[in-house]
Amino acid sequence: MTKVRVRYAPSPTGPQHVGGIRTALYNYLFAKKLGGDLILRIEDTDQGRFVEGAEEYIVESVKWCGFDFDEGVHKGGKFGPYRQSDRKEIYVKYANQLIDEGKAYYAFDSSDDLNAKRSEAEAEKKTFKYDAFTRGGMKNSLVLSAEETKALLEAGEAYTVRFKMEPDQNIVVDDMVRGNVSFNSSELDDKIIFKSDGMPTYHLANIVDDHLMEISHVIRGEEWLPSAPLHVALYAAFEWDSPKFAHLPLLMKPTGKGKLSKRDGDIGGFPVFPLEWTDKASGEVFKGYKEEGYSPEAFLNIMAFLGWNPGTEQELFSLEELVEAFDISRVVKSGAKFDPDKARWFNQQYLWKKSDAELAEELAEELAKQEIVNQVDLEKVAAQMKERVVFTKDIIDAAPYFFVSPSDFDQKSVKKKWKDHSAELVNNLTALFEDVEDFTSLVLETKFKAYLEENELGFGPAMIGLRLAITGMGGGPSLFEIAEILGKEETMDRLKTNVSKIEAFKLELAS
RNA sequence: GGCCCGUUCGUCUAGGGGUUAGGACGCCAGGUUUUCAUCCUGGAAACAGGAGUUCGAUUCUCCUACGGGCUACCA
Repeated sequence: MTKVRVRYAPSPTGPQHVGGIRTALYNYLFAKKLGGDLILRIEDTDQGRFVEGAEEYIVESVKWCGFDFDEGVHKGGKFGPYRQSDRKEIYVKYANQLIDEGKAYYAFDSSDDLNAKRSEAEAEKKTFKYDAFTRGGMKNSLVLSAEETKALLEAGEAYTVRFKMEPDQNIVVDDMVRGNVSFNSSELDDKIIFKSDGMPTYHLANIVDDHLMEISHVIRGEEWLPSAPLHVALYAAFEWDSPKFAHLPLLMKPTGKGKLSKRDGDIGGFPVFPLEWTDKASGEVFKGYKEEGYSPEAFLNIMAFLGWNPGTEQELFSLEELVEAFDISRVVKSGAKFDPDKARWFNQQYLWKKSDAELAEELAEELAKQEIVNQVDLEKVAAQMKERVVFTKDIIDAAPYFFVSPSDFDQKSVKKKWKDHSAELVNNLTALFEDVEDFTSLVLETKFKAYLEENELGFGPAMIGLRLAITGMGGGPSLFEIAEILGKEETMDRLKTNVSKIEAFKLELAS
């Protein structure tokens, strides 16, 4: 069996959205599962749409996800160059071969001519198609004499090269996820394979490169399925073996209709890009999963499961496990809508797998970013908070009291739980804690419980007052743990100063 | 319009001629918990519709509907 070689071949027209990343991922998984290579090829044959930085963005995104290409524009390889704009002469050669063999022809029709034909057809509620039935009425080398054609060419007349699609043929695309898909070639038109600007179109460049780069399998989005018969016909015209195809289901907008597109930038509160991207022209910033706080492992897992599943109940997969489990025949056929809730759940699963030290490091970075001064043991904070957050940065919002004394207090709790005797109770407990030398969760809790028992008081009601005074909030991790993390000085300080604030707030609420 | 692809809980999906149609997310209820979260238990929730084939169709076939893609000198 020949070596498995697959490629991811994006067009550098902007940042790759999640659909593109998923395509790259599936290519990678497919290749690695079979011991093959993944190639990155840049399809920049449309010079007008080239966007600065798009190429680098792809490489960076994939690297962030934790994998890489084996060959490509960023690292070279035996089959280079890997940028189509650097391969111009190659395409000219192959286009000429097809012309010489009578399988393609020069077309001199101007855009205006073509548009006129189209509107003419439209008036009759038809669609103009440049094909076996109409090409005879157009201005091309099939109609013109050899001398006329030569004269036009020598005069520098603009021309394109069209592939001569033979009618009445059944073209079958053997697709690894969809099975055989057949097309009647009479439905197809004579596609332009070489543009008047001296560049090939996608179709020519794509199959020439796939052949020259010895690509064994073409795994791409479903939007390419309609042009697959053209590609099959092109391979046949060159008498080359066609690679095997797999057309992946599209990723759909989570709300509304249609496939996910770059313009969706940040639809329904979730990003469609792996990494943040700033559009240089408009200055518009598109959010990225990385910047939103997703871990690469979670993101990768999410991508893998949009359109594929292992057939078991396991949902959490590392990259290595994905390689092991991946099977292209298990790719689903229908388009998938992205579920932000499920994405959050995935991230949470990976967050829980992280050690407290790891989380503490991330938390420190986040605090620095937000310019928050920290004086506590972040590992302990992470240990207490990890089960209540989805993203590391959530810890700061969920428990600001670890970093700053509360300035306001949870209205609902104060209203419902702060009673007339609460202030006195908290003050008594404050006095009690004043004597504690070894200010640990265990000691504090023991003291607290003993006090309650002595005075025949309930655990809950007493606790809420303390919690309000120390954290300002109605919920959170064990209060004694919080006190230990904060330390005696800070805890006592809050207990002493915040009771009167709560009292004042309570009064304010009553009026 | 034409061609092509698709359609199982709200979402991602498993399954496949005879199943109580399974799981996950989310949602709801109960339990645990000082609170919140976690955790545990339970619950609601789906085979687009119609014909046909068959003893039997969610599964196979056809039609319809709906969704999607393509229909450029864009990829």
